[in-house]
Amino acid sequence: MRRSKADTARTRERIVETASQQFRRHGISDAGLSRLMAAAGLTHGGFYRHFPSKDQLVTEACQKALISLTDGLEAHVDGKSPNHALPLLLEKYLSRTHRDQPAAGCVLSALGSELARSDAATRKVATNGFLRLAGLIAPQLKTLPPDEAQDRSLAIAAAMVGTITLSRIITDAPTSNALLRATKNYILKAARK
Amino acid sequence: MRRSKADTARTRERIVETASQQFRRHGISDAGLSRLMAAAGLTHGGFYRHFPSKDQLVTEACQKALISLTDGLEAHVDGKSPNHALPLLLEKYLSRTHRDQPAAGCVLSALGSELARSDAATRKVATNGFLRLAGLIAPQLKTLPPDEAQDRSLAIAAAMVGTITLSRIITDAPTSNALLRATKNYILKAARK
DNA sequence: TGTACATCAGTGAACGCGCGTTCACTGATGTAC
DNA sequence: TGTACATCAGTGAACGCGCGTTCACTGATGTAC
Repeated sequence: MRRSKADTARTRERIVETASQQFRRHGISDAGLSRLMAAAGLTHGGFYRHFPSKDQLVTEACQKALISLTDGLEAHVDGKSPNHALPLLLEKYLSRTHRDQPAAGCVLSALGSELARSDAATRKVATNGFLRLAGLIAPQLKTLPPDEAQDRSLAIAAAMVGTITLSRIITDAPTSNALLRATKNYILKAARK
Repeated sequence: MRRSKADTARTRERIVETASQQFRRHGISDAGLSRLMAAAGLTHGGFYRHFPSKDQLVTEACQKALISLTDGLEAHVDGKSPNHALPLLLEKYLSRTHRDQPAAGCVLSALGSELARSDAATRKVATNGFLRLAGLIAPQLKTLPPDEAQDRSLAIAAAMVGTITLSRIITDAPTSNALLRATKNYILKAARK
């Protein structure tokens, strides 16, 4: 039966949030709408009252997760001195917790190779998320002139994303841990010079 | 009808090679066995004469592609002076050609996030490929003590993989190009110090 | 070396299954008077 | 403010489709005598 506007909006948000977790956990292709809607406490038939297609849900779920990630990181370093902000960012992003909880983490590292094959709308959303992540890093690179800091921040953000993805692939726990540590050290040492 | 042992072995190799391209182009989940076998010039029914499951094919296809990649890179810098080897490696891996031809490129950047959800055998193969890629880089970092060079090479390899994946996501061509250039510069500058 | 037979690579149809999407239906919400 | 009716969120069955896997069959290859 029909629901109130407020209920409808809340349901829609719940679907997007559940989807963003399911996609990060199982991958976009392997997260079916039926299971996903069930996880949101609904039957699958109602899906198309909220979204025109699965693709549209993918776009919105990625957007929501990326905003949540970058908001969280921004709050984490808010008001911190530039000397401390970069280490804090790296500690949080390159943590074992992040590696071990893909469903709650960065969409770029959880879905990177699938996003590269996604439609333009989703790639645009992912691009903006990536640029916002880099935008958190650039101001911390005080030893570089602004335009170099901008380029450097792109490289650092890509290194962070790649590190989390690979740390999840690596079968040997010590090696996986070593990679997380190595990227952290690498970025910090290079930033100091 | 039955084929000669030599024919059978050649067919098997052809399936693995075709699969490694199809997986990198379409993703593991979205590359179906029917289409894949047709691309290899066969019907899908014969697949199980060669492999016990799709998972097994995934493992072998990744293995073959990773060996091909690292062999190619190794040959590319063979006999080159340490001063030139690292720039050559980076030029080749972080090229627009590599970005624009995922089916012929690195499995880790084409399938990274899917590999993180694959079975242990495939993750093991991917891990070995990653370590071999890092193993090509470590000897070029002459300014660092060997154990630091080892750790640094892990971070550099992960940065390279992440950069290619993200360069394929980014919708804006200049930004994608800038990322390739930025990672190249970043790695080279840090290696010189 | 030649013959009889077992093996098995490849074909094409079929299996059950889950996919994304559509639809008739229900009944509470929202709207027009 | 109260009533009559249109809207539409959610259900559950159904659509066609492609998936991974299995199987009976064909006939050339490999093997045993």
